[in-house]
Amino acid sequence: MANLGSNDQRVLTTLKKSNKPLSAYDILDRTRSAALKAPVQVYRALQKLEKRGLVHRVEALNAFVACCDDHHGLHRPGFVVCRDCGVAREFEDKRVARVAEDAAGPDFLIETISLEIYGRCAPCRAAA
Amino acid sequence: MANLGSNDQRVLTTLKKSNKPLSAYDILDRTRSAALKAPVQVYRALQKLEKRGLVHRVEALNAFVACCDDHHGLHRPGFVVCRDCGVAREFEDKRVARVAEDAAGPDFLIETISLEIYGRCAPCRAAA
DNA sequence: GTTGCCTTCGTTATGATATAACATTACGGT
DNA sequence: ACCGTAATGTTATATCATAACGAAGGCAAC
Repeated sequence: MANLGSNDQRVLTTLKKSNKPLSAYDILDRTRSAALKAPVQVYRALQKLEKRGLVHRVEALNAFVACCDDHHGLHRPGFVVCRDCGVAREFEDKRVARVAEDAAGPDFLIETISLEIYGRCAPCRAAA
Repeated sequence: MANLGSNDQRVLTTLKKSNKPLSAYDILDRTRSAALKAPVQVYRALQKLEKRGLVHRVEALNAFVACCDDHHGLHRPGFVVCRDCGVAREFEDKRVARVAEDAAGPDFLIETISLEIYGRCAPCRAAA
């Protein structure tokens, strides 16, 4: 596959600078001055970045995060997400793959696994 | 909390008749003749049904399914979803809660857990 | 170098999902 | 009947995502 283009770089940089998941439109807002003018450019970049494991989508937020890991290839981590502060912490746990295989059964071909945990992080609970 | 209203019943019935997850707008289409006229009515019903565990949201599909289980209270099952035929099979696995607790840590208050497994089911693979 | 092809990128428009804001109606308690 | 609360209805709008098409750039064959 081709190398990252300048749009891809800009989107990735924007995500890396954020400590929270960003929606495609958040990214667009932050890069509009730079170069990106339309949602589709952001989505195209995100799609390419996700294919390479540089970015992950957080399904329940319709948002995206840079992979915390620099970088050992494709994986599908889980996320722990605070509903208050919005921070999403990436994690991996080998048990997830086993649970998934048991649930799916031997004849189901697993392509992706999404595990997302929502709640309140300790700092936000303390502040409340 | 109050009982289910007629809109809630209609939405729940519609979901039960479907063997696949339905989006809010799918539900709206199928109930428009009956009574529901606007998205917000469907979303309100879904919200109430979800609170009671009668319906689950499948995050990565932006869609909803009736709980397969008639009915022992709140739970947060996982789903195995076929990308071809769209069928979502509900399952539960106690290991998920443990993985989630370990990932979140002792000071994180877990509210919901979403585990979704995507791929191809056996019949669809055979057909392809 | 120029032709043809493929991939990327830009632009416009539109489709799909979800909620805000506020008016109206239904209904139980007293 | 009166009030308060919950449910419902209506309109408008916010948010998320992709379709369709054309222009620009790279690259190999000739």
